[in-house]
Amino acid sequence: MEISKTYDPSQLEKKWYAFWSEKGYFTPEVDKTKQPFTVLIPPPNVTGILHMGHVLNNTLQDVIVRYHRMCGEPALWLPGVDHAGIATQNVVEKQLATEGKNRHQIGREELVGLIWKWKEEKGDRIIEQLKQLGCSCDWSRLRFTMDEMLSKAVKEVFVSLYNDGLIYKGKYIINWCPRCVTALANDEVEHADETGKLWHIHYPFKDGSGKVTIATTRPETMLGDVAVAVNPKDERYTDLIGKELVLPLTGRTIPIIADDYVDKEFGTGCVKVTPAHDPNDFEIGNRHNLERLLVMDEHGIMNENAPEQFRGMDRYACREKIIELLQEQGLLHKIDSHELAVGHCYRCDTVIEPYLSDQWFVKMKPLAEEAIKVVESGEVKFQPERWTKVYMHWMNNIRDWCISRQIWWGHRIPAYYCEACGKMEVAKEMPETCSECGHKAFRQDEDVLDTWFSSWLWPFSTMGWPDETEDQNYFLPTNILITAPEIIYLWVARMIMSTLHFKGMIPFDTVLLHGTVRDEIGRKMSKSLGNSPDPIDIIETVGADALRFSMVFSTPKGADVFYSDAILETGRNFANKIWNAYRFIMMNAETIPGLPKPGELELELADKWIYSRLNEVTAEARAHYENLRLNDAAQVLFKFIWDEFCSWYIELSKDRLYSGTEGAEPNKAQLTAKYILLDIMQASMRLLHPIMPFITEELWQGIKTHFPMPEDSIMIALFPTVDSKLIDKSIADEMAFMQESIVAIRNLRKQVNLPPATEISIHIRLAETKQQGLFNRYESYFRKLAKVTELKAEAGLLKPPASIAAVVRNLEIFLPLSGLVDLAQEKARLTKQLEKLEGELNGIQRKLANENFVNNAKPEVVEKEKEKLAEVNTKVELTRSQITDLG
RNA sequence: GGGUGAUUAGCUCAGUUGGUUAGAGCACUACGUUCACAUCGUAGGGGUCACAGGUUCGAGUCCCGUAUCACCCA
Repeated sequence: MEISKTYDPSQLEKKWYAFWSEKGYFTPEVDKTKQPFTVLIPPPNVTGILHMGHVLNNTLQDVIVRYHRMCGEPALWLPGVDHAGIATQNVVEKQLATEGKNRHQIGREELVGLIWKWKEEKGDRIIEQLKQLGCSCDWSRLRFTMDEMLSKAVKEVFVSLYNDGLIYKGKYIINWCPRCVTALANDEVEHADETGKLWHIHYPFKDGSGKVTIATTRPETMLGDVAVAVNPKDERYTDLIGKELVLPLTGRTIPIIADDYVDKEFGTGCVKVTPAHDPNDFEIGNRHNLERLLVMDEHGIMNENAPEQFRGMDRYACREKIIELLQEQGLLHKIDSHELAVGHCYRCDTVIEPYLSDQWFVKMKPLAEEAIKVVESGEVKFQPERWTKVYMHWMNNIRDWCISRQIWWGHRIPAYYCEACGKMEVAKEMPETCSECGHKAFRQDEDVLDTWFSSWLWPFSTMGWPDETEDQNYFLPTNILITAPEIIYLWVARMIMSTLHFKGMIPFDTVLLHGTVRDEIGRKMSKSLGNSPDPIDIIETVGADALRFSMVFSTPKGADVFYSDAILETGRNFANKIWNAYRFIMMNAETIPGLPKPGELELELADKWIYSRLNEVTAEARAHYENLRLNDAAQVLFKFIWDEFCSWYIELSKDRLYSGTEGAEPNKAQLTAKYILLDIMQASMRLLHPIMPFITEELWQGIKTHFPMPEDSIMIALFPTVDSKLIDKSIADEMAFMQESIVAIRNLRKQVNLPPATEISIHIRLAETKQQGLFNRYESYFRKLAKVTELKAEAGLLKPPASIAAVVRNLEIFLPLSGLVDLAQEKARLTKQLEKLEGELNGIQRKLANENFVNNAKPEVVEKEKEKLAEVNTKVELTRSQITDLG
């Protein structure tokens, strides 16, 4: 079989994904005797296309789910998408606009129909992309927040909370997007620091006795002013409280009132009060019983409450006009520049307008209480832990949640108004008869619910609630939620509240918050900046495995990732490295027929060492996967496979693989090497599978043709377990001794610029007789890895003339040179080494001379220092004598 | 204005309870295409761990302050 020289993921990934899918591996088997492992996907937006944030989020989830599945737990990764009210409606409305139509022309029913059609046609794009990434979700359980099952849960919850007095309708100032023509929740508003202006405007007294000057950042709202407020403690203005002002441009009379809210230091200390257009003013208005004068309509256009000359003007046009007129009238005092945070719609970036309207709210305080307790008690844990504070802070200052949206796509609020008497009934279905007047016609509330009002039910609505289902009994509470910190409030906290309230249990016990994917210069990746690469392009060029590995490798737990093409190379190169190790192993496995039984193996140092390392690495990898330190898992496996298995073990196996005679039966050494190569490789693939699912499956299946394994797929193969009997410290130490010696020889070669192919002889002055056996036995290692064709290792050996030297532990290694040694250069090199060693020695001696250290430090630490002292001392002495020898 | 976090090699970052003279990837230097891999190999250079104090026998790690930056909330 020909194996290509470089790894080509393109066909391979599709093939294996289809294989897993056909075999049904994504769907867990419910086994009551086993603890399941469940993860809920943070549902991507149905209009969404995969971006780097999704890649990170879903890779982490898949790694964890695959790990647990390989540990034999029934693993469910429950997938789904949300209906993204505003975003989805926008997409279809834009389409309509290209046909010159708007939603009002076609009506609610038709628009909703069009959106469903769009969803059926285009809505599974992100799902397909998640599959390309390798996500092992149970697609047979794919959910959508607008599905009948989930809609049923939404209605049930709304009615139940309403009946409990936890949902109410009221007039409030809310964040309003005049472009989307809907209310936005606080968290849907993004604040951006901007340099705006602070206009200082004179408001004259009614009695003509002068004026006060107010400062505002939004002069157009003055048309809705109903008062001017000052701080009661502000001595400048105490006398003015109660006086009346003429509101410029309107001729209306407004009073000066006193309110603690006013900051004496800000602006002039006089604040215009516009209850219908500012949340703080709304509060002031409530305290002083002021009128709420709404001067804009829902599109941000000045309405009939504004003086005639402004009606029909856009809010910004109106602002300009007002400034112009004030200037003409000499009422504009001055304009300062002013830094302020401006709220923008998170969907369309339009500047939001605080706006007075009828909205529906959820009372959050009662729900928050339990949700605070479960985090305080540690039943629900945030990782990294610092996010707990963020959660607590929000929960302790929680405000009511505005859940109504003035759009058409979403769950329509189940409130019905009697056509005759207007009586409101909240019910799952439209009532038949009005309880008040007996009339039989109702109209449903026009508003729909915030999309989060369906996602906050995600843990149980996706499992069939309010019906009793087996899934709820088996899979709830789930194990871990993996998401971004931005949605702790929006989603995580609310899921905890809803699940406690409706199911009486926590939704998950661990919340892993990961960082943001940024570009090379630290900017958040975003569509508007255009700084985000398309993950699908990446997958098509280097493969999903390389992308996944690179992301995991460079994303420490909870930290941001700085993505650049450079980090991608790590994964791509690693995939290629593994591929070639496999290629090498397979080429030999094919030419050496037969496979010994484990008992027939003839193990030598390198073999015992690699098994010892494999088991240590297995223990480490398990711990890292368990502790969600996935970058450490990636790091450990990368180093083991590349630096130990490939760089040392494979190299050392070659002598044995090539030790056979042509035509003859393979010898034991050959068979042993073959067996171990296959075995270590297959185990490595299992260890790595959660991170790089595709290539590991491909290679594992290939290995299986020579090395029988019971499972049909690596995906459901057992994750390696640790055999601690095979972890052998003395073997590790002997091997390390060989490696250090080989590295020292390579270093000597490099000192005199010997080409890698040049063969050399090496003389080693041993310090202990027991070293003799080791060096004689593994002479071949030196031949293979340092091109040493003659190795003389003896105690009391004399330094060859014209040679350069190195010290390893208590040995001296000499490389005889055919020509003259550059004495000066050699002396300089050794002196540099000596200085370093002496520095180290001093440090240790100082420590050990310090009584406080010896008395206070842990005994094992002191012991370690003593051992080090002896070691370094030997090295120092040997190096010194080598310098002396140079004369 | 309040809160949270960051500051370690040229770049991007690890460094879990304080205990080797601080590690990785990329970049860099030198040599190299012998039959797994140049998406490679071997060897190497490179850091007063932001600054200033403190606790401790011992601080990148704990505490206080300063500076710069980032994010969240108002």
